[in-house]
Amino acid sequence: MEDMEALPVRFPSRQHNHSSCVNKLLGDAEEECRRQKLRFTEHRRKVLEIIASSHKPLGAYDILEQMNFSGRRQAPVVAYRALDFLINLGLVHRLNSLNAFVACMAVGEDHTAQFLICRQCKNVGELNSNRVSERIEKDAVEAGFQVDQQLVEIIGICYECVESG
Amino acid sequence: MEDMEALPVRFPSRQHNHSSCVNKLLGDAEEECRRQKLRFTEHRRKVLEIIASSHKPLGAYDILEQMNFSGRRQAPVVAYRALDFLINLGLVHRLNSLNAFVACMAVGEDHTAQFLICRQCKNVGELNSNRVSERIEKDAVEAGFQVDQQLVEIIGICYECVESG
DNA sequence: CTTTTAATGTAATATCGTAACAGTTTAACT
DNA sequence: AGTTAAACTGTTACGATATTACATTAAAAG
Repeated sequence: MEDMEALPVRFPSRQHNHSSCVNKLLGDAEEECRRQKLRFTEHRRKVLEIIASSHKPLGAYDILEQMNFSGRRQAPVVAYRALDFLINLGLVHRLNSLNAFVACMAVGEDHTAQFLICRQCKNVGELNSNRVSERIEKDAVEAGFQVDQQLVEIIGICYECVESG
Repeated sequence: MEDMEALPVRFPSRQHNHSSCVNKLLGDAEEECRRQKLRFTEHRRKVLEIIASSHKPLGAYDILEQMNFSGRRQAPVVAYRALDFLINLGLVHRLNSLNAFVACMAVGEDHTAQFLICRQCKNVGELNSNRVSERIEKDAVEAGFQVDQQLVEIIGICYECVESG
C-alpha cells in the first residue's frame, strides 16, 4: 500500500523572500544551542546567516568572502569550523557533488533529506521523502549492509526552469 | 505490490580474487570501445586496471602514483583525463563523498547504481536497486523536478565487518 | 578564582582538480 | 601515399578545496 501523505518538498520559488526563513533558522539555531548547551558564536551565526540568505549552494570560500566584517580576510579554517558545527547540529547540509553548502529547510522536524539540484538556475531544493529513505534502508539491509548515513543528490531541472523553457 | 526479484548487489568478499574481474572489465572496455569507435589507449587501460584491482576507492593521486611505469611521474591531468573517459563509458564511478573512484561492477547491464561504503574496511559495494531509483524518480517528479542523474551513497558497515565485531 | 574545556587566530601546507597550449598520433578521405 | 581533421598527449602552471598544528583567548564548571 502506498503512503498517501503529501510529499514534503521545499524548492525555493523565484519571488521567495529569504529574510523570514533566515530569521527562523537563526532562532532555531539559538534555541537548539541553548537546549544542547552549545555556544552560538559570532562566526557560527554569521556563517549560518550567509548560507541561509542564499538558496544557491555556497562554497566555503564564497562564504569566507562574505565574512570580511572588520575588513580582515578570515582564514579558510574559520569557515570550515563553523560549517562543521552547523552541519553537526543539522542546520546546514553539505552537497558532496558540488563541494558546497545549503541551509536546512526542515530544521527540527526529524527528517530525512534528499537534495534536488537544478542544473539551470542552480537552486537547490530539499525533498524529505521517508519513502525514499526507507526504500534505501530496506534494500541496503537486504544486501547485508548496516546503514549509518544516506547521501542522495538528484540532479536535473526544477519546475520553474522547465516551465520557462 | 513488491518486486520480488533478487536484489542485485556486489560487495567484494574478503577472499575475493580480483584478477578475474579485472580481466572481465578490460575485455568489456575493449569491446565497448570497438563498438563505439573510441580509442582504448594505454593510459586508459592502465587507469582502469589500477582501479579495477582495488575494491577500495582510489583518489586520482593514488592512481597517479601507480602510473609511474617509465619512472616518470605523470601530471595529474593525465589521470583525470582517463578517468573522465572511463566514467563517460560507464566503466568507472565517482564517489562524491570521498573524492574517489571505483570500477563499475555491473558493466553492460543497463543498471542504476547506489554505493555502499563501509566505514570500517573501506570497501565499496554496488547496489543496483531499480526500486530505489524508481522511488527517487517518482518522488522527485511528484515534487515537480525533472531528474537527469541520481547520486546515492550509503555509508555504514558491511556484512563482514559487522560479523567480525 | 583557578582549572579545564571550548573557541579563536594565524601560518603553513596538504589535497583535489583544471586551463592553456604546443606537439604528436590516429583515422578518414582524397 | 599524402593531406587534413580530430583525438590524444606532454608539460607547465595554477586554481579550488580542505586540514594540521600550535599558540592564545574566552567561557563554563568546580
